[in-house]
Amino acid sequence: MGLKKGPWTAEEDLILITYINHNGHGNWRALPKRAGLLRCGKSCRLRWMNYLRPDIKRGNFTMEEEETIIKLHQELGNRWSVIAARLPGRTDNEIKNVWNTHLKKRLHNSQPKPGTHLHAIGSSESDHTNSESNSPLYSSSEISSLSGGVGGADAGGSEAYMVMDPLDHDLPEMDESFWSEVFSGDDSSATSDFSAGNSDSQLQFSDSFGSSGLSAEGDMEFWYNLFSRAEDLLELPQF
DNA sequence: AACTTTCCCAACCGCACGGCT
DNA sequence: AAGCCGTGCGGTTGGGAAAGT
Repeated sequence: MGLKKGPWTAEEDLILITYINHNGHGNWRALPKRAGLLRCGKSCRLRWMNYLRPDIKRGNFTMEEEETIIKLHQELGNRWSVIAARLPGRTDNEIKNVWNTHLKKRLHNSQPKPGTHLHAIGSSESDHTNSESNSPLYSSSEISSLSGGVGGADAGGSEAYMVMDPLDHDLPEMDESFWSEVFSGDDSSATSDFSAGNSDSQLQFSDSFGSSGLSAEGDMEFWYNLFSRAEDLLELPQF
C-alpha cells in the first residue's frame, strides 16, 4: 500500500546501498521500512542483486561468456540462476535477457538447414551475427544504457550521471566531479586504495566507477567509505 | 521533422520451495 | 501435517531508445 514502483532513482539507490553497507540486508521484507524506502522488500532485493551489488560485472559479454551460456543452456535449460552461478559477476536476469534478445536468435539463425551437417553450437565465429571477430556483441551505447543507477558513467567515464527523480528532488548532479568529491578527503582510504590499485584492499581502479574495475572480492570497507562520503555530500540520513 | 515500428533491458508478477512453529 | 513467512526463480512486460519510413 502506497509503495513506489517503477525505475529506481539515484537517491533510492544510495539509500539502499548505504543501509546495506551499514547493516547488511537482513530481512528483506523489513529492510525498506528500516531504511526509509517506499519499496517492497522484493523490489529492494532485486535492485541489490541485479544492479547494486559491488561484485556485479558490467560491460560486454565476452565470446567466452556467451559460449558458456550457450553450452550451459544446452545442459541445464532455462535454469538462469544456476547458469549465473557459473559466470562470476553476471546476474540471472542479465543472462536471461542476453539469451532472449541475442543468443536465442543467433542460434535460431544458425540452425542448419535440412540436409546440412550439424556443427558445434557456439564453436565458430561465423555463428555470430556480429561479423567482427573478437569484437564485443554490444556497442558502447548499449552498454551505457545499462547504467541507469549508481555507476552510471560509461567506460570512457566522460558522461554525466543522469539523475532520474520523478519527485524532482533537489539532487546534485552526479558527474565525474561528484565522484571525485566522494573520493576526496584525507580520511578516505578508499581514495588511495582505489586509484593506486592497492592490493591490500583487493581493489583495482579501472577507468570509471561502475566498470569492471572492482574485483569480485571488492571489500565492504571500500563501499563503506565510499557511501559514507556520499551520505555527507547528499546529506542522507545516517543509520 | 514527424511518426511508426522494433529492440532491449530493468523491473514486476506469480509461483515454488525451504524453514519454522 | 498444516499453515505461515521469507526468499529465490523464471516468465513476462512497460517504456525508453534506436532504427526505419
